[in-house]
Amino acid sequence: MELEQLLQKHFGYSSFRPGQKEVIEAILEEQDVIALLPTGMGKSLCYQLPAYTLEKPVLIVSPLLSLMQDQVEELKRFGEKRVVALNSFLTVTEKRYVLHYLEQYRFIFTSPEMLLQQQVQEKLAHIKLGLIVVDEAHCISQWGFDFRPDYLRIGEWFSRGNRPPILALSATATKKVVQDIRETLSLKAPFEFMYNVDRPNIHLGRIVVEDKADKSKWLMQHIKETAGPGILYVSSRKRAQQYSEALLQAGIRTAAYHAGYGAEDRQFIQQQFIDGELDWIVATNAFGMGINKLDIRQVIHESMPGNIANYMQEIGRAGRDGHSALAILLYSDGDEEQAKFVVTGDLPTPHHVDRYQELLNQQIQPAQMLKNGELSETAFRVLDYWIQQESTEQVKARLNHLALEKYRAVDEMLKIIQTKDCIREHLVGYFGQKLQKRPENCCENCGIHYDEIKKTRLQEDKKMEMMSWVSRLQQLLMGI
DNA sequence: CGATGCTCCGATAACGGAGCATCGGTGCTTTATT
Repeated sequence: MELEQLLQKHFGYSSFRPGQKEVIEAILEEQDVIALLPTGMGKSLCYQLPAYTLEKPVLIVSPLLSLMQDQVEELKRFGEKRVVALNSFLTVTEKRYVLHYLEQYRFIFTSPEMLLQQQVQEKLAHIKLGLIVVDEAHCISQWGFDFRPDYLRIGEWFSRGNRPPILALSATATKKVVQDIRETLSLKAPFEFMYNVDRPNIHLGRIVVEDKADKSKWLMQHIKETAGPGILYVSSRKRAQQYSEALLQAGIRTAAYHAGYGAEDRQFIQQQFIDGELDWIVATNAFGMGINKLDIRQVIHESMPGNIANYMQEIGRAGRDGHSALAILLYSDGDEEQAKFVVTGDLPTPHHVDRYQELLNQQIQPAQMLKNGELSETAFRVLDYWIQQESTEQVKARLNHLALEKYRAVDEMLKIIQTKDCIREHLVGYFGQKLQKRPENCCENCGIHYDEIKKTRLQEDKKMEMMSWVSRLQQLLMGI
């Protein structure tokens, strides 16, 4: 059957979006693929469709439990029953059942951590998979080295023996991120599809102020005067709370979002935002992955992100409907120092490395260090991973190198902020692409007519309100 | 690094401020206690 017919049959679409067909054809020719497609451009179809011709299970490695649940639900909506999320939401009994019948599923979603469990590995050794998908593959680079080392371990596992083709999916990836993906997963001459990273409808603002107090003054006024929905990214949980309280008091429908909340609260807040019951979310970088809200009009950074890849991911959540959207980054002198501290604050130190080795030598469980509160759980896991790989001296050198790399990434971000040339051109260039054309209201340096944008946006907003009024009335009248 | 919070001091009551301490982002899994 032709691919187009399959598309029609299983998903009801009549034609492919840019990139989808090329990616799918490469997969069916058993080629590894790195596909960088903006969210909302049908990334998931790139593996969903092949699943129906392969007749072997497709394994999807996903970074977040909530993301897995969403994908499973989506597939079930399309009528697919042979789909499962193999993760810690399952009870012991359910898990045993799922593992026992694993090859019966068409789609198996799982986390890197679960994938590496021995019982899962043993089962997978006896199954022929049709395709392995690494969803949100930038997580390998973003998290693997110093946060979730299992992202590196899945790479080691893939490099052993026979394996089906691998499809790495992400919305945006810098040259370095792509290289990390390629190397970590040991991809063999992958077909790389890279959609244009530029988002011409997002105006790139940058406001330089004196200090924190000025930031807060500017922000409060700006948010009061302009329309949402919007995301305000801040650098700490505490600040998220403070801003959301201040905005609430100013009569703006706002909620804070960060990893300090439980999964249920986070789900609830996210849903309220998506449903239009909240105008602003004040969040740490915990917010955003997997949310697909089309009409986000603004993304504001109260302080700079740790690297350009994150910045791009975060502003990329604005204006997915194609309408004009505003990304504003606030900067005051010295912000980069705080950013540098945050991105390296949780790395193990040379002292930790020595202590770990010392305890090993004395045949004491190094996990002892956790009980004493000598280092965080994250730092311990990272240390634990690296020390199994190489000598203590190598680990020290590696951690040092990692910190320097992270400093450099902050400096690269700073350059984007401080440039006097076109910000968009710099940004796009960082992803190895050439800017085709500078749009209207391109960036702070090319010139943004803020007043105009504010005016038109507010008018649009009123129009929308009128619309919903009219349709509401109609509904009421129809009801009678 | 820098913002914020806490303690303590003087001096005879309350409270401002110096000085020191603490904290700062991302998520999976799973186990032993309440």
